[in-house]
Amino acid sequence: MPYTYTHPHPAVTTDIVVFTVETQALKVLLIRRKGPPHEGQWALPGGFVRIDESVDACAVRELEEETGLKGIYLEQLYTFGDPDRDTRERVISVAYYALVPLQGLELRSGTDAADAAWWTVGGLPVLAFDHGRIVTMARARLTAKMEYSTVGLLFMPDSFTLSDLQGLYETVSGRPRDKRNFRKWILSLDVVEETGERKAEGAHRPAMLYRMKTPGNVKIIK
Amino acid sequence: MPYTYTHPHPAVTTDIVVFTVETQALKVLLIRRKGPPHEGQWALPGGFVRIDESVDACAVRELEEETGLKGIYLEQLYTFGDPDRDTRERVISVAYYALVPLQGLELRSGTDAADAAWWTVGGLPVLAFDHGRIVTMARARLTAKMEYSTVGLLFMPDSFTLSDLQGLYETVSGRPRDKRNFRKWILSLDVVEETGERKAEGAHRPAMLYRMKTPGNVKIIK
DNA sequence: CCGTGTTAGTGTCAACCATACACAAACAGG
DNA sequence: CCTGTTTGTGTATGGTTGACACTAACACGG
Repeated sequence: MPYTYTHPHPAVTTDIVVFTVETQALKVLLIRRKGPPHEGQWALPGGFVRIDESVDACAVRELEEETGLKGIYLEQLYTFGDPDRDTRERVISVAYYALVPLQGLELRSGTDAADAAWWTVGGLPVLAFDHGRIVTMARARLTAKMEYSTVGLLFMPDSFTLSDLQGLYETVSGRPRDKRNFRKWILSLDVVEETGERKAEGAHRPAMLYRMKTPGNVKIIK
Repeated sequence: MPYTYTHPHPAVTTDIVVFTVETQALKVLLIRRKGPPHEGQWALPGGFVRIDESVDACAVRELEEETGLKGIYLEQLYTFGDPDRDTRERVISVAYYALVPLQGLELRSGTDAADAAWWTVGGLPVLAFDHGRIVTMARARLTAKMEYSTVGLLFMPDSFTLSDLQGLYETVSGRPRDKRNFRKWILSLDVVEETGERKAEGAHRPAMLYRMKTPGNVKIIK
């Protein structure tokens, strides 16, 4: 069933930069392309916007379809609209980025493990289309947002230690942080609270466990 | 000549929030719609993305076509993609915002004066489509950016006094500023320089004129 | 059971930055 | 030459940020 217009229309997709932090490294989810163009190359998860769904809803749906992840923090990043982004037809991509916590790492069971993988940013392969550019911009936005909001907490599992949290901030934003100053800072923001439990691991003093006061909520600082 | 696709495609437009500052007020350029839908209502300037031009280029072109303004600061704002934004067909809008200096206020000679006008933000009429939402977001972005960059300078004519500049900052970001502190601050940023000329107007001490060191350049602060 | 190694947890002081604040200088006009 | 008006300038204070070192709690091995 063909669809006909009096003027040419572009196709519109969403592409999603899914970030997580694992083993002291910021990682991005990539999918190996199964068809042309760029067959076999790594690309961002994403897909075409359906005619009756909002662009936001498309991003949510694609994220779930390709990764099985639901209820994840998702924010629009930027729209990429160069006419030759895609060789098949004119495609405009609305890019989003998502942050998933350490614990929700299970990828969609349906997908072959070889076709979806977490890559450390900084060691990325050449990506399909202009997806390299998209990742670069997403990374810049994320590091900027780490400085003036509490997005960093979204990478954390339900409960965590302040040392874990400090480690996360250091790996994502690069910058090392002083232990005492970091703790003063994060506690003064009034966004985490003690769970009352301790995490005993290894031959040393056990650490207090914390949780977000309002899970999923992002606070803008200053 | 019809254009046919195997899947339905949305139309894509750009809409532009053009800001200026005039007589102590932040203003937005609005155009009265000449055809349905929302005929006669006020709306943002903008139009459909052509199939062979980039989305950025479309914004530049529309800005020039509808206002005659060229070489203006223009930045992508956000993409609005709700399925029922437009009653005619599915339309996704990539919104931009632009800042024009006081001196370049001449609107396109072709346009009837009654059909294009500067409106003070805060006193806007009900706008067509979701353009009200777009303006709100643009305003938020602008005030935020005033705090951590030198975008404010883009509203200034080629030469200006520091008092003028302070007045501009006060009207755009609301917040009043201390005269001495403002001058210390702006001078420490190293973005303006004295022209050597003075502006004598009225029965009082003439003010030193300044200009941007690198016109059109926006510096990120801190 | 005691010593060792390892991470958790805590306060103070100095440097820097942001803010508040008042008066002389330069001009036009009467 | 007096008045009214806007320009232009420095200092002191309070708050914020950043540097810095030792004790607490535990597991393990001897």
